[in-house]
Amino acid sequence: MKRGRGRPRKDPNDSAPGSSPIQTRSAQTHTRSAHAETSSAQAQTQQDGSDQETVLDPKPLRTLSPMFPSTLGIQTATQQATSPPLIRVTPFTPFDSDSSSPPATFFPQTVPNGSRARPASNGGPIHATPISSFKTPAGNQRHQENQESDSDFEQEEAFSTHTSTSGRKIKRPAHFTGYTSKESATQMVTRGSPSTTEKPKKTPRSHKNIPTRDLTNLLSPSGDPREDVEVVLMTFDALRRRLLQLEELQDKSTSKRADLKAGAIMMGGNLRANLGKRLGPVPGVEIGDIFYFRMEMCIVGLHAPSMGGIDYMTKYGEQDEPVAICVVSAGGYDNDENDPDVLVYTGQGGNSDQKLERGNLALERSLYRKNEIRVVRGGKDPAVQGGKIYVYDGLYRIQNSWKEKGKNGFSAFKYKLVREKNQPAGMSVWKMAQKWIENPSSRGSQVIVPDLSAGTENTPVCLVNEVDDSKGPGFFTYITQVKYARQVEYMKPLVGCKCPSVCLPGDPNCNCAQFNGAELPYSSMGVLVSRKPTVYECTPNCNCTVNCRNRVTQKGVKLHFEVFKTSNKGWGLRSWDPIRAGTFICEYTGEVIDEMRVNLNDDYDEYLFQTVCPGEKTLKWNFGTELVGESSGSTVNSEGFRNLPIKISAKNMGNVARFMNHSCNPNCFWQPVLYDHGDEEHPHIMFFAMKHIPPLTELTFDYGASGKSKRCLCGSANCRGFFG
DNA sequence: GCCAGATCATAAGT
DNA sequence: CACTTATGATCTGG
Repeated sequence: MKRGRGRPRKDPNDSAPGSSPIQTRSAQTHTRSAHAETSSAQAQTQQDGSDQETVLDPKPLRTLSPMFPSTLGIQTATQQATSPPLIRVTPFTPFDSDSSSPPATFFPQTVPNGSRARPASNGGPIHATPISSFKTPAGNQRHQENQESDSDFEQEEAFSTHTSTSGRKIKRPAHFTGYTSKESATQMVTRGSPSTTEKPKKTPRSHKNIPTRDLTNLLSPSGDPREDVEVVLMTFDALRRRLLQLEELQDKSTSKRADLKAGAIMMGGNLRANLGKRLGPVPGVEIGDIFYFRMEMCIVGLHAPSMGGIDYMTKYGEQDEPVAICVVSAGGYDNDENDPDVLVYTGQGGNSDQKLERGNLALERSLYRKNEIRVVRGGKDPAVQGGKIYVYDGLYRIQNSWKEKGKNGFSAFKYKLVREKNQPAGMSVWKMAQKWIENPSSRGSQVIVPDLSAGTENTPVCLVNEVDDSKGPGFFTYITQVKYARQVEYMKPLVGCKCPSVCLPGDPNCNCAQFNGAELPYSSMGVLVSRKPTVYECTPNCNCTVNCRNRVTQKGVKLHFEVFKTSNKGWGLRSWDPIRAGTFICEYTGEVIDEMRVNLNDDYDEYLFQTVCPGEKTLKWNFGTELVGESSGSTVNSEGFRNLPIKISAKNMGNVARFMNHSCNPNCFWQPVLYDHGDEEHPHIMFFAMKHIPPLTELTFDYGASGKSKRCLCGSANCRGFFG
């Protein structure tokens, strides 16, 4: 079984014996050849003055070593050369290395190559999933007709599906293919229950306007539970963002519960994964996954109650007794447990003495049954005041229970749950990353440079290596702004708006909103609602203040980044913060060059950004708009994709974006944004999160597939096998 | 201005 | 169908 992502593992026992050393050695070998002459990367000595952007004076790292206090435990280049090898004390490895990921020697596709940092030079076989071998589940599901009457749902007409010669289902807007949807609404993404019972659900009670129909045909069958879960979650959040945006346009102060509305549409449309309750792990949901709404856990089958904290089955197996299957710990209680593997959970009911019934009874029964119980732990979202994040923390078992008086004077049941051994780290990764944010020096001795940006970014960019003794990527100059060929002042200007204070949704007089299709592209929390050919942010000429919500990317990075050595793809990028889908990540900075120079350049530029059309999954990030019956515009399909002439080289100058590796199943995407000039052909290339991204998960994007292809090492279930 | 607590309308499942 | 649960957005008051 393949794991979708390289989530950090805490338990060293999780590794198959011998696998880590082999991978490490292999990586070392390649790294040395690639970086022998450039032993350090660095950027530093702030200078500047007149120039808008701070250009760093290139100097080798070793000249910097005195700058770092020894209390931080920094390993500098000069120390590295003579000091003993690093002792790896960090309790996790940056990549899965358990028994399901065999050593590199057995699987040539894990041999280092294909990263930006290192040219592909290995001639090993390609572990690719040919498109022609794409397995379609339609064979046994083709009989599933959409039982609903479609007539009242015009959105159905927007899409159709046909089977390509390779057998792969390809979705195209109907106006491109001419196919109608009637004959194609057959495939399902949900595979949680027998298809015979999978008839569309009854109309949701509370939302009369919500169409009841099977929407699952909007999704491609990936054949991989992980991707199914991701698609369901991405669709939910796209829908939620769009509903919120639409609600803001009608300024009547309605409920603003877009999460509930989106959830009802997903439920009503049967657009969910892992239908039906189950004990133990949930296919496609991994330990450490994060959720921002209770509804998200509902639609992937992790935790069924939309609000309640205890999920249980009324009977299970032979016995006619309830059994608890999942609990959500809101984290609001005083539980200052120091042991991250223990959870003291309070039973349900708070208005009177708790009774041993429903969830409480199920938990009590589970104490005696000793069954595994999934645990989701709530935590504070550092990005939003009062915000909450749920982290799936894996399987626990109830050890004991008791009754005690709560603060409210009523008696409550308490259940002590203990985490099963040998599980990947979940909440503990989250907690550790939070600690690093509060106190970066606690990151430990594997830090090579505490701030790769040398103070030019809003937050430090940590450089770490927990894999081998490589001391850093090749030399480059860290710049936070893209360098255009011409000065911005001489480029085509953008017209600003006259909004007082801040731009508001639904204001017909706001120029900036008009550029964006009469709506503001970001939510009130600053997340991007949907992909667009270009996002127009407010400009320096606008009347609105810096607090305007239409100024997001221009304010620079907000996340606590870490450039780290991957096990097999050179250097990579990840964040200490949990990241909500739609969040701005960073810009791709570098030198904007013209095509002539690219073609004249002999040695291939590993750090060249070009606007190559990405895969279907990235294009479909807009699905919320489809589900509310709108066209999502040209960005959603490859036919409508427009290449831009802009090319950015981050070879000599760049920022964290140059370390983002490719993935066929990425968690970030790029989006053209304009704010300081109006040159549509040379926009800023801004990266946003496609999905919710747990802390310390590598950030990747789809490089697309152009002429020069390199072997792909992303390891995702539907890897194309090549990129670039 | 920041927070904790109160209020409100709410959806899935029992 | 009625009931339970407690969310998440918003409001209120210290």
